[in-house]
Amino acid sequence: MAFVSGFQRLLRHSHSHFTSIRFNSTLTSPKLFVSGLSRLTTDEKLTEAFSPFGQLMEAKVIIDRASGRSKGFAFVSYATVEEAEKAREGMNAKFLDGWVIFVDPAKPREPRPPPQAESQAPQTGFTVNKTVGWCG
DNA sequence: CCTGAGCGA
Repeated sequence: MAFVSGFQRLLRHSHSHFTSIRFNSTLTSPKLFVSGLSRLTTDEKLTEAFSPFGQLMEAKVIIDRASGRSKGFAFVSYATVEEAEKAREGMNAKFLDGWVIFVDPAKPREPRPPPQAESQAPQTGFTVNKTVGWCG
């Protein structure tokens, strides 16, 4: 059952994945998004599968806190981009616990605020007091 | 218990 679903996913996503690997084989971040996991796959199993490719900084299966079960995807990050590259080449579209997993670059979790906020220092009450002093 | 596109308990 699980194998059939894995193959269906593999066929569905084969276009975008294999073409993106062929034409864009360079990662910009050592963070990887792993999807297609078995719901039984844990951090331990993920670490076992991804540790041969480099120094793991993080290998975390995302757990749904309502059910306490895996959501079926995970985040894996390495010390360097090169290691993440090897892991992606070595683990993408491979079997893990009976499911075909997909390894892609991860998006940044928090949208970064534009760096214009740093240029203007947040002066609060003192600015108002100076202005009042100018009046008197 | 079961589930199958996706981007963080």
